[in-house]
Amino acid sequence: MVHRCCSKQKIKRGLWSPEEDEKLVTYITTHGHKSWSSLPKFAGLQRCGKSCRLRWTNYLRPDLKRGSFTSEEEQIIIDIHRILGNRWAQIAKHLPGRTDNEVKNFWNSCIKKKLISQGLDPQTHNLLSPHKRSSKHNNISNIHQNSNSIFILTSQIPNADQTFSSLPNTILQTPTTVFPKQFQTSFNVLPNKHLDQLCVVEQEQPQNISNICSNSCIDPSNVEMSNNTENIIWVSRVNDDDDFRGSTCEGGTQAEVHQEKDKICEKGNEVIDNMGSIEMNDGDCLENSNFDFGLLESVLNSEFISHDLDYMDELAWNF
DNA sequence: AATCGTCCCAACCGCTTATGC
DNA sequence: TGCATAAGCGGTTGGGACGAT
Repeated sequence: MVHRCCSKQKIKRGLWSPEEDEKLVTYITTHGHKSWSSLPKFAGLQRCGKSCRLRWTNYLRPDLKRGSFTSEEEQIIIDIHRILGNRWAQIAKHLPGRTDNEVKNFWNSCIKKKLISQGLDPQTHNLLSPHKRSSKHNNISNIHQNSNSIFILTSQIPNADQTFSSLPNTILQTPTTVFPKQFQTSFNVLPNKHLDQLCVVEQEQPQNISNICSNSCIDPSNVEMSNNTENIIWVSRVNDDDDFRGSTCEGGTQAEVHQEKDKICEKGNEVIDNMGSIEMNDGDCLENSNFDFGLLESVLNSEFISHDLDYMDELAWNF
């Protein structure tokens, strides 16, 4: 197909020569790129405008980061892909210096294979083998076997409503990223490497935990409830073998991001410490709770879990 | 050394969305 | 409002690099 912008020109295709690169860079640094369609003519290039634009954005732009992806970048891609799917341009926005094309290629050549080798469906991020999904005999650890982080689910965060109410219905309804609607104004999801418990705080509904264990086969001895509020449940420890992997957010250095995360984690710990907890026996305090652990399981299985609130907010608002 | 197969990535294709008139 | 054009985007392809045989 010949692009409309260059249908009347004799255009060259294929790999760019160093001379062509130089012409393009020289022209753009001098004149900018207001109109890609007319740029080749003025720059003395026998390329179509579209080809020039792609060459510039994917390869010649001075702010591009060259070289292989870091493990941190890889984790960011996986995390965002879990939420957004193949929206490479959106994903690339969270990786300064990387292009959508680069992210896409990296995904197709490396990450995809890695996930498959780990037994994960690269599209859904769920386990490939169907029998693993029988929740009746899973415990939290099994459900969460592919997650390396400790998480706190809490609604004690300002603007939590905004965060989740802004998620589009498509996300809420997509099986691969199941995020129960009941949660959208109730919870925020934060990582917490300091906690050795998964903490679920529900704001509005009194707890009715009677169905929790039966529905999700969670060991009741691993469930604790705070003694001064009816709306907190602690769930058993999840894997914390690996270091928490950071993510970036625009406008802040990695150090600042980590600092912010630590603050949030500390805040979460304080809230929990202040609330205290009481031990629960099998079927004891659970009886009066209506908290739906099936929903929790959905969240965990969907692994719709972000690495910090700013990051989540940013994602949510950027849809 | 030659051939083959695989991997990776730059570039292309074609559809969608944005913009200007 | 409707049309034409430009730009954005995701999927796909082609070919060079490289390792295995």
